[in-house]
Amino acid sequence: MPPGGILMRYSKAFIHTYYETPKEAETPSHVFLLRGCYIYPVAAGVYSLLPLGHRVAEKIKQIIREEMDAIDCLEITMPVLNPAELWKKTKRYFDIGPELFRFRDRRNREFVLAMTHEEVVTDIAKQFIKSYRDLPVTLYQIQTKIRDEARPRGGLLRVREFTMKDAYSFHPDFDDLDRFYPRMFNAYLRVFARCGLESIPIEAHSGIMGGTGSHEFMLPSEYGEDRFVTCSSCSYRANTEKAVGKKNMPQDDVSSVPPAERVSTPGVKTIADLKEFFNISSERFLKTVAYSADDQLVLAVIRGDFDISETKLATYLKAVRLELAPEEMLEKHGLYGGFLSPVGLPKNIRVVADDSVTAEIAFVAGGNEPDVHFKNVLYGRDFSVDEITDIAEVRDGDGCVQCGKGVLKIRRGIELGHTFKLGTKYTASDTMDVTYLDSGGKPQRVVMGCYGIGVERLMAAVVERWHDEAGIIWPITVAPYHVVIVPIGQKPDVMTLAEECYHRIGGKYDVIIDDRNESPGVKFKDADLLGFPIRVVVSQKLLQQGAVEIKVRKTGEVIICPTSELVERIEKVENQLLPNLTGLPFMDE
RNA sequence: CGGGGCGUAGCGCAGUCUGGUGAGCGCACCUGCCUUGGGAGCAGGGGGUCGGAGGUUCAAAUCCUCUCGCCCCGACCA
Repeated sequence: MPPGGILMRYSKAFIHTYYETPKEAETPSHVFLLRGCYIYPVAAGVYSLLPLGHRVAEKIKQIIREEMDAIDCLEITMPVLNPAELWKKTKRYFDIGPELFRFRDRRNREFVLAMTHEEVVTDIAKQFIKSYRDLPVTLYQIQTKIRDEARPRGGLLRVREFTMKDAYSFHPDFDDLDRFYPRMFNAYLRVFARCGLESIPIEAHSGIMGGTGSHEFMLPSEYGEDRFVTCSSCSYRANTEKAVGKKNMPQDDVSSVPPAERVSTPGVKTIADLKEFFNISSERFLKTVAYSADDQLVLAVIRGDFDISETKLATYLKAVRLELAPEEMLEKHGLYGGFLSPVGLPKNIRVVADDSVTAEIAFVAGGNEPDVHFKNVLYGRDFSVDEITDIAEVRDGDGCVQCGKGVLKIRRGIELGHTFKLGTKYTASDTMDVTYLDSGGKPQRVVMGCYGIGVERLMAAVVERWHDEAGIIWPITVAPYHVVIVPIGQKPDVMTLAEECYHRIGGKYDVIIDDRNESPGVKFKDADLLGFPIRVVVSQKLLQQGAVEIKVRKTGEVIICPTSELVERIEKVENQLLPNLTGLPFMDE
């Protein structure tokens, strides 16, 4: 705890709590942050942070700063307003959809509002990093990010304007990045732990960021919008966008399967229809879906008991845009929706199959003409596919590929942070082209990593993790005030003692004194709602015993403490409330 | 972008179906008195273009059309 806290009077603190839940709010963090006057909505997915919310955000930022500085990162500030030119260089101007705000200035020049800062920071690196002596270096900022999200939700959980800590590391080579990455990874674990959260690092999909490896740090929560799997017996943890499940491979006696046979199936199109029509289980069908990948037709084939992961497919195809193929595209290639199939397909059509289709069983597949299917279709005999990979959506209960014994469970979580090994995506010659001279005087390409934490989302996540029916339970490290002093009644001797306590504690802690002329119930309810970790009550009754009461919000523990020992007792409570940093799943540095 | 829900005082709501009473209730807010261990009491008071525009009607919060905003589910998503 930093020495010297601040003093605040409730009557001057701009706190206007609501007794009732605003109807727009559903998730606990949204409800309590609104009710506690921490935030105020401005537009969908756009919030003001009011004084209490601002204080919490600042405390989170300070923790982040300390951890970044501790691993030799340097803080900078980059602009939100970016020339489109820079974003065209890296092609992200074209690759990113409508979530990137684009507009023109008065001279008709194109600008964007930065959703991240790879372009700007890489431009800085290009200007100043000339020699191997300049490397490695990591720059970071805590800055506004703007994204026109399709659907903001859950209060602060997903918004369109927010504060992000984004760090960018520059390295002479991949080995150096690999050496640095665990330091950042571990710093992230410490940041979240210091904010009172036990995060679960998982293997993540790199998405449009590109790169060679990445982790997301998840807080399990039913209100989280990410899904990830955890293995019941090993350390495998991965986002469902990337997770691979072990597929069961049923087997028939292939030699006894009769030749493929044409079957008339008028109007039978879906797997559900087919199951009913043929009366066999879904794993015996081949599901074929037509996609338009950057305007090129691609057929994706998977066994009927799986679903296609469009994220995996897009990653495999390196496609920027992947959508279901429009009807006209099918017609152009002489294909029929509902009866698509890898069997008897014209050679010029690209097909990607999930490895589940190589099971040695008799399949039912589409006929590539209306109202026709084939049965007794065998992989290798009746059809084959050149491109076979994993494009299956992982399922709850799938086996673990890493250990081979465990079972994968799908969980929901809030993404607290994301670390990427970017590689040379932004330094390559066809993008920003950033090189340096090595000790032999030879030009080498700079290798990058990038690392983000959403500050407001982290604040909301803390509330999701730490609340009860009455309100927020701030971890002491991020609480807007550590201690609230509640005098009961307005009697002069009570007020005098309360003021005395206020000034004594205030030398070390952030303290707020509830100086309102309100009934005790009102003050207690507000203190609980607002979530101050330590409450000190001063009353006539206690005063006569020469005591005050300390109540711990988190545990409910009540300590009647001699007035003279107040500071010592609070220090003791504080020590119990400080987060524990041992036992985190650190990566070897 | 698809599906659903909601817009009446700062917050929560009733009134809308079936048009017509002076737009109401609770909380919050202001003034005074009083009170103080879990959302006190009494008295007085301020606050509304009923989301907006158009239409129907003698008459619209209420019926019709359009529109804007917000929330939830999904798609999408560093």
